[in-house]
Amino acid sequence: MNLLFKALRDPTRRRILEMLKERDLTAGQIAEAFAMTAPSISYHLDLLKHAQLVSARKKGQFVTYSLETTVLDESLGWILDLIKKGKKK
Amino acid sequence: MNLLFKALRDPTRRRILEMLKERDLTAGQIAEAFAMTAPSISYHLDLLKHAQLVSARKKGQFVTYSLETTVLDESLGWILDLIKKGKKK
DNA sequence: GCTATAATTAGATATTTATCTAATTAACTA
DNA sequence: TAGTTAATTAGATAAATATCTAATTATAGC
Repeated sequence: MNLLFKALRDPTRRRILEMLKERDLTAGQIAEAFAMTAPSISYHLDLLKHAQLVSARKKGQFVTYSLETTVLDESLGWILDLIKKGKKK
Repeated sequence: MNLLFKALRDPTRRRILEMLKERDLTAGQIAEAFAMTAPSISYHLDLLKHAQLVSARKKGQFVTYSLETTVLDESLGWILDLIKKGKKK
């Protein structure tokens, strides 16, 4: 939960997730989309991976990243709970 | 969106929101629940207020905080979108 | 085996964040 | 009005974060 919200806190990482929603991408393809060096993107990808928001698989010299949504259910539940439950007065 | 996720990133602030889900509380009551000084809690409350996750009203010397859920819809939509939309292959 | 390419790791650094103590502001109360 | 209480603001600081450059690792192709 902590790792998850930590990962979602950064705009670059949120943008990466949005990109991966459309299609799987290699680290290089992701890096191209940002005005930022490859190591910086690598850092963000690692953080997303730790939060289990993305998975990575290596094919040759390329590493392809995919969005993983399972862990998002948790945050969704947490937020929904906050919204839906009426005050106990 | 940025302020919102920033606010949700911290465990103390998330706990405060959970507490306010149950009932409105004064700054002092909130501070009591944490092993942290009142100024620190004040800092967190200010951040939550900026993110529009709480509202505050003053009554005498006391300031009572309430949960505000409207802004959460935005984050909910963002997360749902990520979860539900299938890849465009 | 050498050279090029993709990606990550290591190390440095500026900025942001969360926390504290001390000081201030505002309101109540004797 | 002097003292007390609730809360915030100011200022300092340690730790976390995001970024960079340089170095390394792994694979591909000649």
